[in-house]
Amino acid sequence: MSSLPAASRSTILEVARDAGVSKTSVSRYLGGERHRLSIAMQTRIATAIQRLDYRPNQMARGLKGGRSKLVGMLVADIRNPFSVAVLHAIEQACRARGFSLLVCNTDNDPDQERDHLALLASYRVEGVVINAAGRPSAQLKALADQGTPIVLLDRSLNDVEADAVGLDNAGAIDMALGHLLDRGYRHVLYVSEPPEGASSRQLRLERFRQRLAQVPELTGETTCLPMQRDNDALRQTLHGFVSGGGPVPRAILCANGNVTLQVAHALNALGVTLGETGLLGIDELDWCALAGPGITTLAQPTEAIGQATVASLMQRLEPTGRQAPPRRTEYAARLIARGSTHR
Amino acid sequence: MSSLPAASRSTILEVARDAGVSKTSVSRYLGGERHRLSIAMQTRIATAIQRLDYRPNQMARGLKGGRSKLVGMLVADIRNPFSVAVLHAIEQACRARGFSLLVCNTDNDPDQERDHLALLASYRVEGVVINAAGRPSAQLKALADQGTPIVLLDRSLNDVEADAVGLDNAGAIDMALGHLLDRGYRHVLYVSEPPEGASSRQLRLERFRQRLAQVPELTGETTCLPMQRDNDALRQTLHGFVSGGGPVPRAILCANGNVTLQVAHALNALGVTLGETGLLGIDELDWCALAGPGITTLAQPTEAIGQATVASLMQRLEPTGRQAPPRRTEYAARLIARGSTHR
DNA sequence: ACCTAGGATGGGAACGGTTCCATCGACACC
DNA sequence: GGTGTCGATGGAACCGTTCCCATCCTAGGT
Repeated sequence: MSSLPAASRSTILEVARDAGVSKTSVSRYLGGERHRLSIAMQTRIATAIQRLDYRPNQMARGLKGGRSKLVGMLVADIRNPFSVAVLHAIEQACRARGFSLLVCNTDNDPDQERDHLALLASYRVEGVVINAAGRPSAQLKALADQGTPIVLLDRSLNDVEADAVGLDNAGAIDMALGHLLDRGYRHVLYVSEPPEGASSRQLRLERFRQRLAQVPELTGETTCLPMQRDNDALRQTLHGFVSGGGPVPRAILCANGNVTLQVAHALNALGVTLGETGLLGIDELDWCALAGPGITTLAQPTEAIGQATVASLMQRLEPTGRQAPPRRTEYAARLIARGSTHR
Repeated sequence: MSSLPAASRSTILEVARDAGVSKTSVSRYLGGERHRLSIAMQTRIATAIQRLDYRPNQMARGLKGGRSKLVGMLVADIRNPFSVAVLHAIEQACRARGFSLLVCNTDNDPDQERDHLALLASYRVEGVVINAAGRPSAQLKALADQGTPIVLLDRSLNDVEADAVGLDNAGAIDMALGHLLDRGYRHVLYVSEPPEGASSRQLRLERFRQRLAQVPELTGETTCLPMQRDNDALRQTLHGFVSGGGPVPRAILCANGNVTLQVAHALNALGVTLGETGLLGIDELDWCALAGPGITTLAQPTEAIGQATVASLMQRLEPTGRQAPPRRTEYAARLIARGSTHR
């Protein structure tokens, strides 16, 4: 039974004793107030820290000053490459500023969202980035009242005051339709996941309908379907669309990356030739160049979105930025033309 | 200047006062010792908690008992769909057991890995899942000595004693080569990322070479290249391989999903017909059915891997399981045959 | 009726930091 | 030379929990 006493981590007090100083001084040394300490003391503390391999306990730190150095992030779907790309940028940006990211995946489930939000609160995160699945206004309001800055990512919530960062959705739809018209397509099917609870989906859908009404040479339809794999409903809809109509060139516009994937699967199963039937997807994916003649996409600037998100958050964390009115940051999409929109 | 006093979160003491009991009792109520309290007290506490919307401060909790209820996870590459799938399963499993997951992405950078490991330690995580990029033996050893259970995911580290979970790599290579031989391919190019620092890559490569020596009707080559986009070196290698040789059917075996993606891009650029030249990739990806005639893959059981990982961790967290010898859990791959291995 | 076992409850120390405030020289200024 | 100031340092309270231990009350045994 010679179990080592599990050499528990050393504390600031042990460091202080080892260096022959008070723990206040060690705390100052660590807290970026070194200029207030004599050189001699600094070196003694540094030595002691090194010798004991001391690492401050963030839990204890968070307790007193409320500085947990934690940012919480709620992701609606961690398996969505777009979300991951943004998450990646956000994590980098947080780390660069000395924050860690507590990531929670909600699987688009409002219940999980509520739970996770409560969880983040209990870890006293200093800020929250939320890619909302539902309308967690109560929890969010509680957090906001408590003074925690919140940034809405990609999806807005109109019943909560907070900064928002995302794509210029209307602009993206315009860009997509502009490109399709350029390429000679005149009848467009817009395919989306159900837009309830995801503002960006709503905005895109709305804009699509609006343009349909505004642009005379353009006709179209919309369909909203949940996107699982082996989607019979989708296959039938697409079959109807592709085989219907006369000589007017037809194209499909996919509202996001997940839709693009499922539509590509369905079209593949139907034996549709891409290009002849146009296909354009919002969100760039790794493999879009590989499917048939390549799928034309609208890439979102994920890096910029992530950085802007963290920048917003950090600004709110400053004492000066707290009270500023909510701000929405929008980025333009970038068109990547490929064979799927070449007749 | 009518700023609300930022209704700071209520504390256990406030709840106690509101309910007219001591904080000890409230603590007991929350800590799963309700059976020790009278019914009357239980209801009073419950009411107070509800009224004040009380939520225990996990920071303070973690401080006293050392129960942070946090599990740390180091991911070598968050943008790898395989990692994300496993991460997803792990998060679910942790949550089901009342733990939260602190995810750190290391971008395959040993420096970031070291930093992040130290970070996790400072949050007093109760366990660590690590998909190692380098050989962080020092930090890992420190953690282990401190009594923190560790599980190695996908990649082992032979200089550290810990449980490991991953694919049966040798079996997967055997399965892949068996399939390729079945389909009549006789000369195989094995493409991998540089195997240094990733044991699974080493094992697969080694096994491939071994089989080459063992199986008379099989010949082959290996190449290890870093996989960025627009990979000229890769394109040239593949060009040489595809155009070289005589009538012997040739196939390419990709060591992981990332390689599959880059190889598919390169072959696409070269105008190679899949099937004629065989292609088989380890790791199933969303789009593998869509590229040309479909790419044959070996799927890893990500869900099972994630669950086994957390199961291992939780077992170590039990007082009884601490001392058990390290255990390695391996899962078999599942073949998904598609057109890329059909001549 | 007395003693006691045991259940219900509360008081207070401890966890590992941060931070306010006090102390103590040394130095400069008048 | 007194004294005000400033830099360097330490003491101790506090953050929100958990948990050990003390206290009180009631019921059961003799």
